[in-house]
Amino acid sequence: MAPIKSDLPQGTLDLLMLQVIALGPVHGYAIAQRLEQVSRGVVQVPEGSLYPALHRLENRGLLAADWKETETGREAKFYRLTRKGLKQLETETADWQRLIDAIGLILGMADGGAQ
Amino acid sequence: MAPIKSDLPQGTLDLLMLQVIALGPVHGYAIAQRLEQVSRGVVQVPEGSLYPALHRLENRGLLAADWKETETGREAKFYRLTRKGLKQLETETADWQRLIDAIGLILGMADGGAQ
DNA sequence: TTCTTATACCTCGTGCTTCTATGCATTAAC
DNA sequence: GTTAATGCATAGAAGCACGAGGTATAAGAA
Repeated sequence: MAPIKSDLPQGTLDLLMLQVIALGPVHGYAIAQRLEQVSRGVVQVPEGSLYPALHRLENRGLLAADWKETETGREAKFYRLTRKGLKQLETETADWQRLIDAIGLILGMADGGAQ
Repeated sequence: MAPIKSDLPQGTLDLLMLQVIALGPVHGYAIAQRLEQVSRGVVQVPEGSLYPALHRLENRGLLAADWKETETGREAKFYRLTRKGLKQLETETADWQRLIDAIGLILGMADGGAQ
């Protein structure tokens, strides 16, 4: 039996990562932890999704990276948002809002039940 | 006219279709129109996505279909929700709520901004 | 030293969903 | 009988998430 998994819908991962990185430079490993914490465990990002996404975003010019030392004395790649990335974040956030709004209309259209 | 980009996240199409079908038997063509109308044009489902999804859902036992005549006198395949489909709809709706809730937490966590 | 654990990075292959493009059949209008 | 709208369907390609695996460093335990 397949355990119930709440996978992230395709496309939303980029948005969430941009949001976390917008708060300040972080390295990949920390991004995943941050997402999991803030979402109270609902959003979990395995590394097999994380790093390809990071490279994808960097490749599109939305992120820039520098190697720095972490508090634990390790070298890590710290990502930060570029100007283009910030713009993308704003656009995608607006799109997301509009979309869940529309979906809300659809999901609520039936309902006698209100609530 | 700014083109409205629908680009549904993966997995949500099934949910939306289940919801529309839950309201009563409809044929595929009408499902797409209904989704577009109710979402005010935000959600657009091309036929190349629609019919495969329909078959996928039927294949999983969530939908059942009968050929009937439309008001225009044409034969069309009317889909309806099975018991299993209804259950799936409820589950997916709950999952969706939990997810956009979590994403809302993440998107709202920063906000320095203020537009 | 060596082993283990935790941190931190990365890639490949698989599978699923979606989109673009296209074709076929039927009905109504001309 | 040709055109347009309706209605169903498939094929090919592209994109994305994920699991499994690999590398390397630091710190503490044996």
